[in-house]
Amino acid sequence: MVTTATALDPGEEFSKARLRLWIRLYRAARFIETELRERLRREFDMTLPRFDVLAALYRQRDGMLMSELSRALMVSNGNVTGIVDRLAGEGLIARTRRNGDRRTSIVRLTPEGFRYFRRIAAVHEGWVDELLGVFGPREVEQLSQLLKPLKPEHETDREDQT
Amino acid sequence: MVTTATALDPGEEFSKARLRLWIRLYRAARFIETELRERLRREFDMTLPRFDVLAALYRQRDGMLMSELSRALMVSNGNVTGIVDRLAGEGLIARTRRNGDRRTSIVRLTPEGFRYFRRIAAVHEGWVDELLGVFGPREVEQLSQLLKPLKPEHETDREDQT
DNA sequence: CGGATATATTTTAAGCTTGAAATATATTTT
DNA sequence: AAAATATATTTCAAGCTTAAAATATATCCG
Repeated sequence: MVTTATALDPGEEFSKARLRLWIRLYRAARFIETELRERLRREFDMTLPRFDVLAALYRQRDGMLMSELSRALMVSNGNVTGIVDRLAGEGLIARTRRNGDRRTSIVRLTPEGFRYFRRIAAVHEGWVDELLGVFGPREVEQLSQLLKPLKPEHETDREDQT
Repeated sequence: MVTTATALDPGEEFSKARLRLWIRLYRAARFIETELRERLRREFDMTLPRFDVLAALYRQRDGMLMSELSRALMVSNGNVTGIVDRLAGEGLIARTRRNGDRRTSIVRLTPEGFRYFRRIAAVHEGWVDELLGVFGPREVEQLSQLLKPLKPEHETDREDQT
């Protein structure tokens, strides 16, 4: 018998390959994330969740609903409430009442928050550039294309508007 | 002038490409992670951190030190303490004293923990297979190779022994 | 030996995270 | 309009997470 396990049971083998890929993807993301979190704390006394909220609001200058923030950051509604509370307490963002719907309010960067985020974001981009430094232009392109389809159903596949 | 922005300032443009890749990587990992966490909770009343500890101990049947667990899972030392405490309280793992060094103890799966984990792991592997279903054999291979170099310095690049 | 230094782990305080329940407001249905 | 249903958000309890301080044990070195 010279048949291989793969030939006999390709499905099971392939399932293991996907599992290994998941572990590698998870650890890669975790490695970068840990490094960024530590640097944000050390250099700017900033947490990653706070940074993420500021980044989302920086992209959407007109402001966002709590539920939009929650969806954009892929975290729970209740989670956003706490982070927004703290950022608002520090004066970096502000909730503004809406005329139409009194359940909701629009969250925006304050001018101070805008300046503050821009300053950090420039450094942050440099860190990412450094941490992903092992990837050249070709690899960055390949990875981006390959990872594209891996997203929640509800995210329509329109082009990014940034 | 027919020069492009890329030609004028390739460094800055490329830095943005790496940033976009990081965001895509982060969101991809987060999407899978969220889905797995929810299913583990719903189907097995199990949390992801607990599952990760059990998985690490399943691979290392001889047991691991707290610090080895911490490094393997890329979480802080103090974090591991709490999760191990709870799992030990449930009888799924056990700490055993060491003769040589009284600062440390070896953490192992109990027979019950072993059976319990094996049952969950089989289902878990199916979920990963489904969630990464958009990737065919070629893409899985490409992604695995591309992501390989992205890991902390201290992880030597020996082949996996699993 | 005995003090200094190093290593392994736990504890602590603060913040993050989740799912579920609670609250508040809007919209639909009868 | 009143009741029922739906939507948006907050609150809550439990667990996770981190960095820093504390504890406990080992090792080194004079």
